[in-house]
Amino acid sequence: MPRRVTLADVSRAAGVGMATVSRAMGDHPDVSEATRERVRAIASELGYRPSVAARALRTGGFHAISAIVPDAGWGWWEPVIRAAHATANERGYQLLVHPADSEGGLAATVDGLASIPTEGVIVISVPDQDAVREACNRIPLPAVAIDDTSRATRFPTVSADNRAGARTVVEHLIAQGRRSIALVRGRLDPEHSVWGDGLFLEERTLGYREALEAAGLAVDERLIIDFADPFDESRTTFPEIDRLLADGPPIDAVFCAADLMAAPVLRSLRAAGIPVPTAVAVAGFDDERAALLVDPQLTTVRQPYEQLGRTAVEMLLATIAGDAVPERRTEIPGTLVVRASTS
Amino acid sequence: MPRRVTLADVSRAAGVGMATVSRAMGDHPDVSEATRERVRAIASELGYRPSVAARALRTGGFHAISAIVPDAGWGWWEPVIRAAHATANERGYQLLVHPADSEGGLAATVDGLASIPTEGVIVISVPDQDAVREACNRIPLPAVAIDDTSRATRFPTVSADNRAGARTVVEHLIAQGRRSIALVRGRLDPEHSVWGDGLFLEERTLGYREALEAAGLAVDERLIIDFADPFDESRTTFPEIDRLLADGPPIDAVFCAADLMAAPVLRSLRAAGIPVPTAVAVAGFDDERAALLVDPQLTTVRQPYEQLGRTAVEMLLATIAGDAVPERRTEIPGTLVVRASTS
DNA sequence: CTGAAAGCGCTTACAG
DNA sequence: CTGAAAGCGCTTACAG
Repeated sequence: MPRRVTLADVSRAAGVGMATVSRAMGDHPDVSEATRERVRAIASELGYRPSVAARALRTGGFHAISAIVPDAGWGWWEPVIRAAHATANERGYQLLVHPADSEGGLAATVDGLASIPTEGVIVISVPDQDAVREACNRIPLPAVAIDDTSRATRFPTVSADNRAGARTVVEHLIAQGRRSIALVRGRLDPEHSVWGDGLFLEERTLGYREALEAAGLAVDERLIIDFADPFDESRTTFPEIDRLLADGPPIDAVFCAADLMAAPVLRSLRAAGIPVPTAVAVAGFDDERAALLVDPQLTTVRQPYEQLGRTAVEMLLATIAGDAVPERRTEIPGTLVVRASTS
Repeated sequence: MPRRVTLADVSRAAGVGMATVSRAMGDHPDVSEATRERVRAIASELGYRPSVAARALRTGGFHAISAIVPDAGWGWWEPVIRAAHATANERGYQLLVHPADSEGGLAATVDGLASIPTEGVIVISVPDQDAVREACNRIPLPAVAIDDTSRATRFPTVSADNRAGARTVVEHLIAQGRRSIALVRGRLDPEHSVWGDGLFLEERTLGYREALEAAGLAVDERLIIDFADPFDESRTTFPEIDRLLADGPPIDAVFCAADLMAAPVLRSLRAAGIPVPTAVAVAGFDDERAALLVDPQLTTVRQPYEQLGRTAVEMLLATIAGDAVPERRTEIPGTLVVRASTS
């Protein structure tokens, strides 16, 4: 490994003081044009690359925050990160993105941040709030959370308003004349699921119930179905939905508690010869990629991705600045997006 | 903003020398158990967080490399990053992930790396090799590239073997008895596309031609179709494919040069009442999420995601270590994955 | 316009 | 087992 080229090397090669080199490399005005050019040429020739660590130590000026993204293939968090990145940059901070450690989980990834020059961390979809909270305290590192996978709230948290969103989309189905609306969710194993205890599923269920009740429709519990393995994308159909279509009460709509369940649901409907949306309308929640790829494209509630990222960064920077940020959930409304699956 | 707590603060509070604090915080053996405990307790109480910058400056020990991921929603690079992350960690390096700047593009994002403590960069899907190469030289920062969006090769590059992969999947279609196989690609505007001049599309086309020729089948140029806007996922169908189905020569298979074109193609086939795969088989390339979400699930060639990430990191670390890494393409074979769309 | 010197917060020989 | 001191590579008053 070649020894690194330092300011001193450039200074020596150029025959000027280190201060002059430093000024020439930056855009400091107090250097003659000639010196600046000469120094820069020599620096470039030597392959000089200023030490970010030394500069940061001297100026206190390396400001970075981290975001840990979940180890789940479907990347709904990508627009969140993009917005967080933009917001951080506006505030003079770098955003460092870290994939969650597949074995140790979020807590292990947080531990790893001890050796990274970062001032705070945004954690996304935290299943085990206590373990992650503990890891953050250990370092110690200020943290905020995005998404509501857990009933516990050990972080200042920002999430979509899942209840209101679900209510909106079910109201939309009712407005389309649907009366027998199934709700498909997932059965979560809180021990092992990256989705924790699935608070968001519960909230979306509440929104579903509220919409039905507000319309004077009875909730038929037989129409609320929990898939055993809801978030495995490689599956083609859900046996539970096939059973409903074969033996259950007749339905004219399905609300999928997450978009990614829609692909298997739509396949089951097609296999049963049931046209969508004429006989059965289908809607989802999230507005992630799956909503555009399935056929027909999915009516859904768009998560406020940009605002999730932006708000999380703002909360985190406030925490870093020493402002007290309450450890409670901030909910941001989503938006109904109507596509061919319901109209 | 509260002043940061330093080693000196802890040293003072604990009434011991800074060296002792330093040893107690690390796992240095030469400290008494009692001192270690006491110092750690005080450090924790004070909220002491060692300065990574200072430590890095002192030990030369902060080793990080960067990866810039493209500003495209469909995240096929996610498993690549995950593998790169694991490989970097094995080698004692952090992997920093940076979303590409949406306005300035890759070159602007590379420029931003000047203020990040990173020793090298992996760039993914570089459309304009010259601009990015220049930016890397300016910093200066060793770089390697993943993906083959460009005919030019200004970086040590690793990509899938697109030609062999395409050949494999088209051979599979032929083995299924298909004789009139359409190829759908995209028309790329090299000025504006994030896909550069689309070398990968060209290579996949070559593979298609080779497979047909090897089987003694004539290439019908009318069956090679370039969509005007191939990578817009929000679209429902491609007018070009509707036209082919209505007026063109009859077909019994479609090879989509990228999985994400398959969703609109399958919709067009369904709308035309053409059953898949019985009347027309459909295959893709990449094996990204879209392959699992469309109906029927897609036969495709899986990109060697893990190896792309791993190899890129290894090439980059070799470059950093001062080994010469040739500025040419390393191609890694993909794997045929057969699903319901062809069988 | 330029340079010598102090100091950012650590770690690690070196000396006890 | 513990501490004083040097030094990592910069930037920036301060003095010319």
